[in-house]
Amino acid sequence: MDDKDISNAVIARLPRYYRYLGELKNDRIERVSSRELSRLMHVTASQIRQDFNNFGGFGQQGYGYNVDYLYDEIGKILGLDHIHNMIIIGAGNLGQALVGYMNFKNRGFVFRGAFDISQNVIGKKIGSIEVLPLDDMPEFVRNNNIDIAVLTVPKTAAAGIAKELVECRIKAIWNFAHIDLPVPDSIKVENVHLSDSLMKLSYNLHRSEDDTNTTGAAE
Amino acid sequence: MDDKDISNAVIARLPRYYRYLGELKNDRIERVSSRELSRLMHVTASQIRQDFNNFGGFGQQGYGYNVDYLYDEIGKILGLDHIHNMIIIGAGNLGQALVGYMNFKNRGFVFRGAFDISQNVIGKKIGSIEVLPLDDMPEFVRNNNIDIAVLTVPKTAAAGIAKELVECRIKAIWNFAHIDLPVPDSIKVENVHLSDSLMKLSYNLHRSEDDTNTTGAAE
DNA sequence: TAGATTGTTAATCGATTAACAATC
DNA sequence: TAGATTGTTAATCGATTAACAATC
Repeated sequence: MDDKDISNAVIARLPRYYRYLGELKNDRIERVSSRELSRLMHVTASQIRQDFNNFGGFGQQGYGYNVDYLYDEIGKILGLDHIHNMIIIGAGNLGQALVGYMNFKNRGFVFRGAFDISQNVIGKKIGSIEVLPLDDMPEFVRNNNIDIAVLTVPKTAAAGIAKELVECRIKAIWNFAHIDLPVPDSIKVENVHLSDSLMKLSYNLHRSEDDTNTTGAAE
Repeated sequence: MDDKDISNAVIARLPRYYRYLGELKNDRIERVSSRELSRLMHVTASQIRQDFNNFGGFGQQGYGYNVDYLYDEIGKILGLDHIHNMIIIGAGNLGQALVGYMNFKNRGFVFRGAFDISQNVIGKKIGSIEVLPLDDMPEFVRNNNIDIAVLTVPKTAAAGIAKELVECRIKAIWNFAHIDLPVPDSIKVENVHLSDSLMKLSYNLHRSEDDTNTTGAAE
């Protein structure tokens, strides 16, 4: 498999393809051409074909792409044919929301444990899992084949916990703390910086207002 | 202001600059050069200077950038000198987490209302705001100068609500539903597709495992 | 002034789009 | 076969990096 050095831009588009293909699948549509998908998704057909061909040819000339097959293949590329064992660190509202989000489970992402430092939540149950004290986390990670740690703690706590996670050989961190984690490159980090996202929205909101003004008066 | 057609890539980097400058500010550091910032943030000094110069010269030759000034200017570019009135639609765990996240408030993003269809949450209080029935939403938006709607509802409900939001002239939607919203371009949408993010992490996790295998055996 | 560092132009690199031959 | 549509090469476009003159 020469998955090597495929650009981030391509990878970032795969989940969206996967989503649209899932919908076509639900609608019992058997085949789709890059042209149809292009119209549906508002990206160029050329880009769609280029993207897919990074991973080998999934289509057939004169026919297009088989929806079921393409869906499965993209799923495999994204690792969705594996079960991922996850823990959550920080059992606040956000942590609880993520654990409760059942769609993750459907895709093979399963929460095995939850950890916090607050006596208010330790011992509580989130769905079927009990919140344990953070001190128990390293042992739990080692004993339960945990792949992914989800970090939903205040940013002041995040760096310290990240170091512990490195020590117990976590493979990946899904980071919701508003900080760039100090971990070696061997550990994969995906950041969800919510306030960055909100700031982008804010920028676009004001830009459009500025534009409106600008069109009215010259200079 | 010729904020026009500044690339998305640049905008996406601004919140991160803002964050690092905020930290320097906290540390009472007065000035910073693109070179120092480059070392700190692991981006090229050239990119930093190019990015800032999209908005005019914030620095001074031979000196660098004044941290306080640059912080404020980037804040203004991002619209953080305004108050933003927001509502949340969907008062589940995720909605509650976002409303409770006080840092938004510090940056001028203030939740004014919360809406849901479930009798289980209508009437409940989230912080200081009461959850109202979704039917009350359009009037509330019109009467309270709401800029941003935060959408944390299941994807089946999202499209319909988006249409209502368009009708009551919302300016922007922060969308957590796993769907591309059917709204005109005049309404700004920022998507937070959590499962897309998790899939990217999954991809990178497996890619690194493949690499490990590959380095062992040739071909 | 000399040294430092920006602002900005030019060079490079990478990603997207267009075009078309291959082929089902 | 003829028509459709891919896979892939070439052309274009845009973003990043390098270089350096301007200037504090």
